[in-house]
Amino acid sequence: MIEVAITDDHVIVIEGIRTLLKSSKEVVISQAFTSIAETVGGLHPRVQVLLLDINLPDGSGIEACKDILQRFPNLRIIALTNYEDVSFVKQAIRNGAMGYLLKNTDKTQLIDAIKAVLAGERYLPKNVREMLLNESLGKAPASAAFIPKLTNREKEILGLIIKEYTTEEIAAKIFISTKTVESHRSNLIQKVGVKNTAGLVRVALERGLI
Amino acid sequence: MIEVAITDDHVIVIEGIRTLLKSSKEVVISQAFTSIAETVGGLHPRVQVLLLDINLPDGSGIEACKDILQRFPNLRIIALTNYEDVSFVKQAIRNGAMGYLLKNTDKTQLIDAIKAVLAGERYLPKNVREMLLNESLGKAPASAAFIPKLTNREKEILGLIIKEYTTEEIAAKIFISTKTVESHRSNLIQKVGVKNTAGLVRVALERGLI
DNA sequence: TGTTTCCTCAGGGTATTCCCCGAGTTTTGA
DNA sequence: TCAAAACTCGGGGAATACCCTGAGGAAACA
Repeated sequence: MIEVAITDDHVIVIEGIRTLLKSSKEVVISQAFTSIAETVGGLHPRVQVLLLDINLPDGSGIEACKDILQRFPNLRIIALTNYEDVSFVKQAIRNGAMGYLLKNTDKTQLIDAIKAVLAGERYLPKNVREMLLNESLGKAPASAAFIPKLTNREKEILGLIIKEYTTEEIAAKIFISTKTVESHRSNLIQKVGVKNTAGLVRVALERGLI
Repeated sequence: MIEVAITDDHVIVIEGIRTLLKSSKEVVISQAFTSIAETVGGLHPRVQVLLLDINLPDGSGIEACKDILQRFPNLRIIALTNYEDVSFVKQAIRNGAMGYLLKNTDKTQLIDAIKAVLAGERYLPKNVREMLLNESLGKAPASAAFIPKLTNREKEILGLIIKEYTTEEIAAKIFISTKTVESHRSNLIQKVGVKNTAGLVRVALERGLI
């Protein structure tokens, strides 16, 4: 029997999960908390998996992952949240969470996730995996077409701009006049369709123009 | 019958693929090229899918994707390569490739991929998807720690900078003085450890500070 | 109840970017 | 081979970003 704890400030969620797992012969909810402080103070060492809400009254569950894991190194944490937000997932995983579930999960998925993290595997729902993949690949195939081709010189200069070179430094580095560099900068802003260097850097990184 | 073309400078690869698909009733290799120039010049408009090698004598297949797609907007490109390199995959997809296959692929996978891209879906082998996922999840745990925490106000302003707002526009938007915005900008540059807005935007996007 | 951090704002100045104009040379490609 | 595109450079000016110093009020924290 796998002992699982849950931390969520909404009692309804706790009860929901409890009900969901009531009939399970493999998993049991042995503890429930409504805040990070409670969890850190009261978690029983026998608990193997913690379902941890992200929005808690006394702080972010994501941030708390680190601290909790420091005291309970063998614990596996599954983040539990309403938000399908890529950056949340990343942060949670980076802070040591092994899984990330949405609150509309079902019994099968919940048990699968618990078993997976207990086995040392990472567990992410399929749609979350797809979101991460999309984010990682960028949405460029369509949008890239909108950006006119940059010339080699323009790409070169754009690369240096991203590396924080000023116009003067660029000119010195590639042996051309600062006026020429200014021309290229203006053309870049024009071509890419932004209004300043910040936009230039953003679009370049987002779409991998360089 | 789906008409497929292949571009690869190794005739052996071409013949291998041809043999692999010989028995297929759905897919046929109708053209084969050994360079980008040949491909661009000779590709028949009827061809629906192009298997494109990445290393070609007259340039990179990845770069060529854009040009080829400009001339054949309805074509679907599957990159074909020996390299399991995440950045290659990303670049290929960003340049419009709909799939990325390793050369040790088998018949089933090849046909699956062709059908998928033809249906407008992206096709990546499972191990490539996993690599992307790992890369996406695992990059920042160390690097994020190097950056001092930004305050809420700083994050807010950084977000607006990335959206190309000028100091004046930011001040107007959040109802504070331009001088205050300048303070925040200076502090941001200081904290993040860069020397100008370009660096600020780059680091913010790279490490997901906002 | 202090101390620190955050947020606010200012003066005054320098550096850099951005934009307008025009124009010559070189390279590319049909 | 001829036109287009790319690369080069200039003057001059307005807008924006960046730096330094200093400082008061508010909120968070111990």
